[in-house]
Amino acid sequence: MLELAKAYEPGKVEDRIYSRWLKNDAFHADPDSTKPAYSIVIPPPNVTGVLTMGHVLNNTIQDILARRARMTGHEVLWLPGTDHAGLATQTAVEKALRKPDQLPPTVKEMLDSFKLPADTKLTRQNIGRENMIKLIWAWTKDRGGIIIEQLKKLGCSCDWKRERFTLDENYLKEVQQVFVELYNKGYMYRGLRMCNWCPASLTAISDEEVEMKPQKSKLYTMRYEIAEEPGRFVEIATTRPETLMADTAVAVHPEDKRYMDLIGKHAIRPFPKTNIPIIPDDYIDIEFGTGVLKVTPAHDKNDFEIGQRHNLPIINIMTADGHIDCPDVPELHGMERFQARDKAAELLDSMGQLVKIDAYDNNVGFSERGKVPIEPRLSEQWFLKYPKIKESLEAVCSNETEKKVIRFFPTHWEKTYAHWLENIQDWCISRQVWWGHRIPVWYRKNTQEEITETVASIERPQGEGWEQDPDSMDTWASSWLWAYATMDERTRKKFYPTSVLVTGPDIIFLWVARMIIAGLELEPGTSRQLKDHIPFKDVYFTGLIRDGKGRKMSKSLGNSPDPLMLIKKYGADGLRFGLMRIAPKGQDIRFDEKQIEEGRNFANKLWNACRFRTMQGEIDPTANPFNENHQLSPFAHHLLASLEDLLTTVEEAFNKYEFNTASSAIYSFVWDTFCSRFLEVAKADFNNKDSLTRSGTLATIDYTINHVLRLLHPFMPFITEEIWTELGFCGTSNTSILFTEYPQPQKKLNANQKLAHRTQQLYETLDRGRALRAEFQIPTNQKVVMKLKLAQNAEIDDHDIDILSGLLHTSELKIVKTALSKTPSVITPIGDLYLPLEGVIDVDQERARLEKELAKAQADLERENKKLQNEAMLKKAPAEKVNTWRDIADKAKDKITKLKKSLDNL
RNA sequence: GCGUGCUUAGCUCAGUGGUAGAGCAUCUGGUUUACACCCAGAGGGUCGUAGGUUCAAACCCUACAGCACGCACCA
Repeated sequence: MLELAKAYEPGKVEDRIYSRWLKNDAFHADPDSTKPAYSIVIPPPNVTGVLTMGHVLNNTIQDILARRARMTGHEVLWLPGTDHAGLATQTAVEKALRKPDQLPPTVKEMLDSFKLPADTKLTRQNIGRENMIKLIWAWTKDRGGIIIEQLKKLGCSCDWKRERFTLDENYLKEVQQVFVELYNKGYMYRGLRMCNWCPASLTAISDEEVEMKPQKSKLYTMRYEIAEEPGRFVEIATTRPETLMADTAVAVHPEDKRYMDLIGKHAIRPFPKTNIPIIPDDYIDIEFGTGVLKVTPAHDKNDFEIGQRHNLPIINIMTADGHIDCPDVPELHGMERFQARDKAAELLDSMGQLVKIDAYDNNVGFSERGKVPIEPRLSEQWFLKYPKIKESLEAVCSNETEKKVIRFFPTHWEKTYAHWLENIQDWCISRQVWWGHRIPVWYRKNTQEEITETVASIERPQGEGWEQDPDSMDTWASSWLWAYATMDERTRKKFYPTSVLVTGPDIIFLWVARMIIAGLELEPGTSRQLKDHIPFKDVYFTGLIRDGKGRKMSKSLGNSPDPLMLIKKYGADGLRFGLMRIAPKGQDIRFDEKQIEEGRNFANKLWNACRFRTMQGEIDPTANPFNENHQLSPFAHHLLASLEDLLTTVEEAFNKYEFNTASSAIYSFVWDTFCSRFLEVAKADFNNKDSLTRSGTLATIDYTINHVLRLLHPFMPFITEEIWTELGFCGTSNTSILFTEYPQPQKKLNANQKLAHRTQQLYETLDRGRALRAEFQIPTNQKVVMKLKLAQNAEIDDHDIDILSGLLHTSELKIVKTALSKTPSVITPIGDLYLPLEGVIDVDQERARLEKELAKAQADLERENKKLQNEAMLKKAPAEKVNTWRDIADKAKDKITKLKKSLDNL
């Protein structure tokens, strides 16, 4: 047997252990296995991303589930991979191209091979579609996979041989096939619609990718003259004067008495000067502003709808990149949109048509990627009319157990999910982005460039003149198939639907809801029951990790700690365990490095406890304190009874995904019950090896370590594997702890509860005695004589007295028959414990101490008496409770009597 | 405006009806057969406010306040 190294050094064993697991193919998921399947889904991280605390949280939880599932006899599939993250990656490369000198060598090489003229500005337009895609591939290959290596450092037990990328050939085909299928079913359509346009990225984005931000804006009030009544003006409030060139009407509420007579007349738009009709529309809020709205159908979603209702012309005065395109107003033409805003106000002012400018708080939609305000823009895009909305709703929110086939943890996310589905809008799925899955639609045009034929197909259709749609799909239109498009038929048969999805609630719409819809609509095999169509059975929503000030962690704030640095400093196990202890089910987490330090400290504690054991001789990996001819001490019974409780707690916590409950329970068992209590007591016997063996103490320790290591393995995979192997629990076959059985609660309690209780009383006595010493500031290293007057029914033997004596650091613990006076004492479960002090005791100090104890006892008595004197309470409360109260009251009474006597004797 | 979550010790948070808890921080003592990433002890809380239900409320209900987030937004 090997002894453990003197100190636990996080970061030293991880790589070695992980490569051993990989070498043994330990995470392989066998589709032909006869074991029950357990499969898990996690959002594939961006291929060029790096590990964030969010990933650490998700993946730790996922890994805990995976490892425990293996240990409970499941065949586990955790299929890893990365997402191409279309727009995000393309934008990143475009940005990198601005500093060509700093490009990774492989990318630079690729770029050079294009032989662009030396003075070419490196925009994607200048580079061209085909070459740009080549460049991004090169970038992806250079930068990609970093996060995969980082996940390994964290200990993730993924089946790496199955690693997928959302642009893999097979995956790409699945995505396009799904598009074709939905097109043929009539769900996918192309239309000229108002969409969210990002003027920075030059693409449309979906509603879900627009982030509303409060802004300090200005509200401009301007006045337009009435064409039919020269000299009469209407006042109009707007936040966007720069779009007035595109106004094609002025609208008022049909029942607004102030303006009713104007309906049908015309207002004079100041520039370019023209008459625009005054129209009635219910949409207008009489209360807001002046009650008059300028209608700009080309540049506002609501105005567009008003325009549709009234057949208004649509005038577009803005370029794709957010500049004014209106040659008729040369002062503004070509100007950037926000500069044009000020300029337009100036123009109005110079014409005497600007009434006032008010400060105004409103919300403006920003593009998540481009970080600029989105521009409502009319454009031709592909849309998905979502199928299976009702079914998706029922699958999660139905009151009928049969229909509710997906469980959310915590359940309150069901409401958010339902709200989205109930108000769902068609999904703008096309992106004017090159990096991604190209829309599998082909057009044939006539000589006037009009589309005459449209075909959806992965392959180019037969015949001449077919052109593919230039757009690609939203990234989420590929990742929404992740759960099943990553599997082949054989794998799917075994592992689909998956068991659990772990993710943050921030992508509940972008990903979770859409996966459910896709699963219900697309999964082949219509003969199966509904539950077989869902992509996953349980969804566990993690909380968000925030910084110490409660802010979201983000790159721009720079408030996100580097997980790799944390791993280096505290070990992957410390990071994982520390995080799990503070991650209650689905609540946001305020991150504090101290908590990771605690995780590391715990690993150290575990290590040292095991090291301590190795110093006492050979370990028996199969030790069973119950089975052999041991005369188990009450202390052992106490420990084993606690262990049994722990198993139950952990089992129940796992069933509810309460990782903090499970980890905290193990923590306090190991630290307090096992180390501080049991091992300290056991030390008393360690000088007598024979008695140790006979009493089963060593067997109890080995049995406990054996259980604790396995209990902890999902949380702390590395250190548990290391100790497991080093201490020989792996046996001669050298079995990894990965493949051992997870400790389950025992059906029948083996430990003697009565003896366990007796030990509990001894422990409490010990605590009281230590407190007494501390109260009189007797240094730990100073031996004193203490005396004990046993209570009548105290169960205690000489061995117990020896133990107590040792742990109380007494030179002698003397049993006395009569109560002592003028001697500091405490009342303990087994009797009165005295600390006879040499010389004179400080009467005032002792009085103060006794009075404090008296007050506490009196408070206890009062509280319980209040209950016991309440007749209604006695009548209605269960007898068991009443007995407890009585018991507390009796003890308090007894204590009060004794304390009063001591006080009198002072 | 609608919805969700939170409000418990100085800090970070557990605690789903019956004696208010942990870690950190603070203070005191400590070279004990592993561990100073440690050991032993102490102080510190009218559980956001106000009502209600109940024999009994930190916990269930209602209202309110504050904070956070999500959705929808009025030009």
